[in-house]
Amino acid sequence: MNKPGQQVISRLRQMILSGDLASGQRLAEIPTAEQLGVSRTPVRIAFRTLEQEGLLTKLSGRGYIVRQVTQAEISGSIEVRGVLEGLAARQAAENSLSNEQKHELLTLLRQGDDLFVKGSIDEQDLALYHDINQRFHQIIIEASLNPAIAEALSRNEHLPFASVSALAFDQNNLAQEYRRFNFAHMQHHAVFDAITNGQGSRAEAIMREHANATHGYAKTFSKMEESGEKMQVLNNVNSAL
Amino acid sequence: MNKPGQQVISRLRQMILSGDLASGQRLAEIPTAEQLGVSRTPVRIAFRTLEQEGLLTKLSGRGYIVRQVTQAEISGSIEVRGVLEGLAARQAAENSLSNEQKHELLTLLRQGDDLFVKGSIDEQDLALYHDINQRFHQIIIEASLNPAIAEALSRNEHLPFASVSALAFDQNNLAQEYRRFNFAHMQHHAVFDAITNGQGSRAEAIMREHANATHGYAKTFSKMEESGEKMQVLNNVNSAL
DNA sequence: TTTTTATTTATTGGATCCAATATAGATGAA
DNA sequence: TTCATCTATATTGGATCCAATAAATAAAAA
Repeated sequence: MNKPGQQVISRLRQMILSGDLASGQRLAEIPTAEQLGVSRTPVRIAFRTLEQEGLLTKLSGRGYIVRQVTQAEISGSIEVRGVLEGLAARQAAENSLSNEQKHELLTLLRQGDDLFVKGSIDEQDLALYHDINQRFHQIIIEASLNPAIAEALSRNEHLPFASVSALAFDQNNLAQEYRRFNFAHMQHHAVFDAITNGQGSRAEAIMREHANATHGYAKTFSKMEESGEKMQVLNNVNSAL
Repeated sequence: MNKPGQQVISRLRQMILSGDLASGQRLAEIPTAEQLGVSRTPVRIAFRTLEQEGLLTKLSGRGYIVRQVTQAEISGSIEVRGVLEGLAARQAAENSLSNEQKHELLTLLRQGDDLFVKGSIDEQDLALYHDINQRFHQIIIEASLNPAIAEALSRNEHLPFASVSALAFDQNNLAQEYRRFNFAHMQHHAVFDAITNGQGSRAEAIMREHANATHGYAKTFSKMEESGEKMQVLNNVNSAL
């Protein structure tokens, strides 16, 4: 099913998002093609695609570099995510959820409850909650019945910083992360409550606030990148925490 | 300055946005390349670029078609534009405008005032107001100091329906259009007032409402497209009316 | 020593060839 | 007549060649 050309794009995207290709690193067509074992053609297309996704920056005549982002850009991107996911929550409330959607969201909320009754959190819990979180947001975006939201998010979603800010966590401070994730889970409950009660404005406000909760990580991420450190990252996500 | 490859993309984009290539029309690489007088390579890249911009839809094994959009998609896209431009207005208010920005916005508002004291409108006025409007929105987006907003908008902005809905007007009902544009102009005044007074929330609310004013055109556009008609279009714009 | 200019080199962009693939049409059997 | 299968054709995807271009470097003049 997977076409080789798409694989080149995916592989490069993965290498960027995972940090294997550091921010600012230069990429030329010929060495990249040799490294991936393909010709220049698919690499050329991949570079252009990734440039459009905002992962690469073109240097005229000297190939591409992995896009470098400032802390201000990270924060701005989080704000954009906030209004888009807020709109999704509003429209989901206005359209009402299907029974299946309502049921799956309830199941996800219950799984989260089980996680947080323990009073502490480890890396495995984080990975699990990451999946729960991702699915929770995905359902609401789908329930908005507005494909333009997903389209607009898909741009942000691929940005390395957005990805990182959404799923990064400080493994040296699990107690703090427990509080953060627990609070996020309570916000999920509140969003669900607002949506199922048809309170579009309230759902929008809570969801926007929820997305903005990752702002602190923009700062942390920038600092770590300056010092060459890498944040702990679970994998790629498509939604704010 | 213009590279030939970029020209192929621009030309195709223009043909789509102007309606020369009708919605749903099929495009293959070889005929398109011959028609444009280039080889398949730049056309291939252009097709992929335009697909990512949302202008083309890929048919596996049979090339591309000019993307077809439903009325619901148009409305959804207007909502997305609304929250993004609303966010821009809020952040512009929070950051405060530069003196240059404030001055240019005032000049634009005054030009609009001059237009609407006449009490009626013709096509030339519409073209002029279109430019004023576009620049007005552009300045606010710049003043937000949030490049992610422009990035997110640039996706929507290229969609044929978004473009049409933003700048279309009914040339058979100029009296109605006069009222609509006049009201939009008053909203511009209100947005400017809120921004310069540092009222971020108010600026956001007005701007969002302002963007949503184009909703009626989604319906009109869909109807006209069904019947094969083309709406009167000034040229491409990058902002809501 | 500094600045300008010329030359080399690295790198992308376009054209074309060949291979892979999917669709459409034709042919045959039920 | 209808369905399945096979074949032919249209079309994209990848590889490679050549040309254009921009950057880096070397050389020469001020």
